[in-house]
Order: sequence, then C-alpha cells, then structure tokens
Amino acid sequence: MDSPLGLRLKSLGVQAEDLDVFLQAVQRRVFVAAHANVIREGDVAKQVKVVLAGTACSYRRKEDGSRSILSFHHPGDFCDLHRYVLSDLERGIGIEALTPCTVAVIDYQNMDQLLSRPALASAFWRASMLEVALYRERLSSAGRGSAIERVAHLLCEQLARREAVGIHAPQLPFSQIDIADAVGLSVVHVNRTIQTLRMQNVLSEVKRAIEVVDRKTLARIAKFDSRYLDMPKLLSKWAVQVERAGD
Amino acid sequence: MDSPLGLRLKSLGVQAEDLDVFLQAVQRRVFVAAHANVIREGDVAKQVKVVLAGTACSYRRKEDGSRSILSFHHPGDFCDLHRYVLSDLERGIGIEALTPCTVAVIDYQNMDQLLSRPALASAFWRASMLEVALYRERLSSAGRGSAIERVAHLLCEQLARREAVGIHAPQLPFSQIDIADAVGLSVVHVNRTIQTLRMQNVLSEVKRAIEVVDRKTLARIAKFDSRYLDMPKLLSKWAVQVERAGD
DNA sequence: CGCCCCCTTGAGCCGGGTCAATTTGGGTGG
DNA sequence: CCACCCAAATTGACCCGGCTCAAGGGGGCG
Repeated sequence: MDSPLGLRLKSLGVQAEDLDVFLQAVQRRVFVAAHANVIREGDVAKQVKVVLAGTACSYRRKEDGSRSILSFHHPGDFCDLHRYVLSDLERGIGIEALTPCTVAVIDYQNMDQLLSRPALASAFWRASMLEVALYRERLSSAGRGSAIERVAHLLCEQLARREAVGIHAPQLPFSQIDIADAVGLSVVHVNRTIQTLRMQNVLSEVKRAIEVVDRKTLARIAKFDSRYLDMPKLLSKWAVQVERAGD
Repeated sequence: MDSPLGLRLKSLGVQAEDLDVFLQAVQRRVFVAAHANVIREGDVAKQVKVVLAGTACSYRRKEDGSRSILSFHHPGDFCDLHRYVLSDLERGIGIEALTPCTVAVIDYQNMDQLLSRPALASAFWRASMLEVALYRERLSSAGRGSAIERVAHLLCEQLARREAVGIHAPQLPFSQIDIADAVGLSVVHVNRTIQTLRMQNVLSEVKRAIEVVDRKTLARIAKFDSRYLDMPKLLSKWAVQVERAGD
C-alpha cells in the first residue's frame, strides 16, 4: 500500500491488521473542487475528513474579513480531528481546497470504533503530537524571523511533509495570497520576497507557480531543521512500543 | 482532590480509579529553584515531568543565543510529553523554572503502564489536542496583530489556563524579558507596551510585577476568545464518550 | 555595601504595511 | 478564433510600528 495515506499511517506506526481496518474505514469519498470549502466555518460536523489527494488549508476569518491560514493539509492528513476530540471547540475554522481534492469521510461513530484499537488510538495521539511540533516550529519561525526566512520556512515545511507521503514534486500549489495569509505578511511583501528568492535561483522563474529549485539554499535561508518531521527517527522508540502492545 | 493536577485531569475527563492510578504515579517529586533548568536543552530524558506547583517555560535557543519561549507550564501541565511520544524529536528544547517549582517525575516505564488504561490514553490525547489549539490560537495572534494585542493575548491565555487549574490570582510570574521572548518582541518594546496597559489601568502600577486589574478590557484588546480553553464545554461530547468506554 | 539583573527612557533607522495603479494570463461566451 | 473578465501578480510611493543602540535608575541578594 503506497498511497499517501498508507505511507502516513505506516509512518505513524500503524501496521498489518490495524492498517487494513483503517483503510476500510475510508472507503467513502467526496470530491471537492478547487477553491471550494471542504468544511464551512461554523458548520457542525458529524464526520472526520481525511485528504486523500490534493491540497487544502484550514483558515480562520478575522473580524476584518482577512483570512489567516492556520495550516495546510496534504494527502494523508486529517482535516478536523480536533473537532472530533474537542467538540465545540474550533467552530470558526474553515477548510478550503486549494486544488481539486479527494476527501475521505469517516463518521464519528466509525471513529469511535477505530479508536477502540489501541494501535490506532496511539497513532492518532502521535499524529497530534506531530502537529504540536509543527506549530511549535512555525511559531519560532513566525514569531521572530525576517520575511524571507518565514516564507522559506513555510515552503521547506510543506515540501518535507509532502515528501513524507511520497510526493516529491518541487512545485507547491499555493498562490502568493495563500502564502501571505499563512505567514502573516502582506501580499505585496510576499511578492517581493518571492522575487528575491527567484533572483537567487532558489525558486524557478516559472510565473504563477511556486517551484523550488534549490532546496538546500532554501533550507539554509529558513534555518530549517527537518528533524522534527523525520518520522523514521521519531519512531525509533515506538517500533518497540508498538510490538510490545501487540504481545 | 482539588490540587491543580487533579483539576486538570478531571477536566480532561479522567475519573475515579483512573484518577487514583495516575495520582499514585506522581508521588516522586523534585524541587527546582527559580531560574534553574527543569530539563537542560539536549538532555536525554527517561522520565516525563509534570508541574505540580510553580511556573515554568519551555524555550529554544537560537544560534544567535537569543531565547524564544515556546510555551508556559502551569501546575497540572506536562512539560515534555512530546519527548516521550516522539523520542528524539525536540532535542534542543529546554525547560526552565520561572518560579520555584515542584515537579513530579514519571519514568517512561511507568508511563507505558498508565497508557494501557484507555481512559488515560485518551485523556492524554485530548491534552495534546488542547495544546494544538493553544498553538493555533497563539499563531493567529502572533502572526498578525500589534504588539499590544500580542502581549494582551498572552496574558489572557495564561490567566485562563491558570484559572482552569484553580489559580485565580491576578498576578503572573513573568518578567518583561520572559514576555518579550514569548511573543517575539524586543524587551524595550514590551516595556513600552506594558506601560501603555498600565496607563489604561489594565495592569496595576505595581512595579516589577504583572498584575492584571481589568480583565475585561485586556480580553477586548487581545480579541481573546476563551472558548478554546473552556474544558467543560469541550468535554460535552466526551462525557458521553467516556461513559461508553466504561461500559 | 556593592553588584547584577531587570526595568526605563530617548533617538534614529528600517523592514514591512498600506494604498493605488497596472500587467498578466487563463478561462469563457460569442 | 477573438474580445472580454477576473483573479493573481507586480510595481511604485510613502508611512509607521517596532527594532537597535546607548545610557541611566532601582531593588534585592550575597
């Protein structure tokens, strides 16, 4: 099983029967057009959604109407586990497809069953911890750091996360507006920043697209340390853990 | 059991026997002096640490030597669950006591046992989700937002989290340096910001202390929406969930 | 009693924001 | 195939919040 979701689950330490059970649960699918909402802000959800293909983002709208992007969702990512776990919390967060997306739908009732399997429950926990790590990392990059550093960091993170699920293309499906909303800079300045990166031959000159040419330099600019996404290493401990649980 | 940790666990939905079992596990304690390290950056840990009393913060040191504070830990908070879950990840994060702290120590081996109880495992998951929510909230406040908004948001969050574990004092044990490192502003500007808040009678004039006088105005300035910390509401779903699991 | 850490204050600079046009393409109906 | 429309990308001018550098105050603790 080499689908992004399969890779993702394996990287979280889900194996054999548990993997099958989970993959059974994501048979029901929905297709979402680019720029459409996967979940509208304020919706009450009764299912958990998982991105199978395409790229989405979760965002919040501020009172002044501006959008802040909280995170991107690549294939294999859960969109709204937080709603399932913390119910009412997180109303006000919407999810939008950036490209056409295929999304799997899991009823809460079904989730309950999945969670009764310890291996899956702990995998979900690990996924949440990883999300914490992402935010933590983003915070230290976004809090301080120049514009170029922030943008570079964002791109590095997304590339790394996509690679983790087998997507090695150097293009990222973001508009400059998306990037601006994600890193908290103005569109104008994001534009200038990207031009700088293009001039340094870090991004390609291809217009209307974000294509990373020089990954190494990008990482240097971003001060990006990919260790925090390196699942194999992260699981060094859990390989043991999981086996023990299977005894 | 009204200790902060007890309150915390209850608010995560831990009840009865599970509660007792957990509280048994935190009998071993360590005292840490103010400004000492609870965990040194780069240390390899073999235990999980839980703050029982006092306030700590986790931080990362940048190459230029500056400190960024990633989060504060109040009584009832785990300090380094992430290390337990994601092993090697998160080397480079240190934890420092801001005030004298009492810290409980749980061996990894012991954690494994605790996690074999589904109610505790899911409580930990919920705690991680809550942490995600904290970071998410912080990100949208820190990303954009003026200095005064960011500082106010930080203070609101900390007050709310302390209240959740029964600490209602309006004073927060942070130096202005701590605040600067946490919100990503210069100390100088944090100072000016705090003076502004004092002039508006939001903070008291008491020097060398952060004492919130006008909570309501502070929240308005911060655009702080405490729902994301409102555990009772968050658990509306889990109250059912937990009982079902106990069947 | 003196040192050191934190808090203050002042001056000047600059990264990034805002406002406002303009260009570029891709998609679309005719 | 062509004229048109709209969202995204660009560019230029100007402004300001927050940073840096630098120099004092205190107050607590050894």
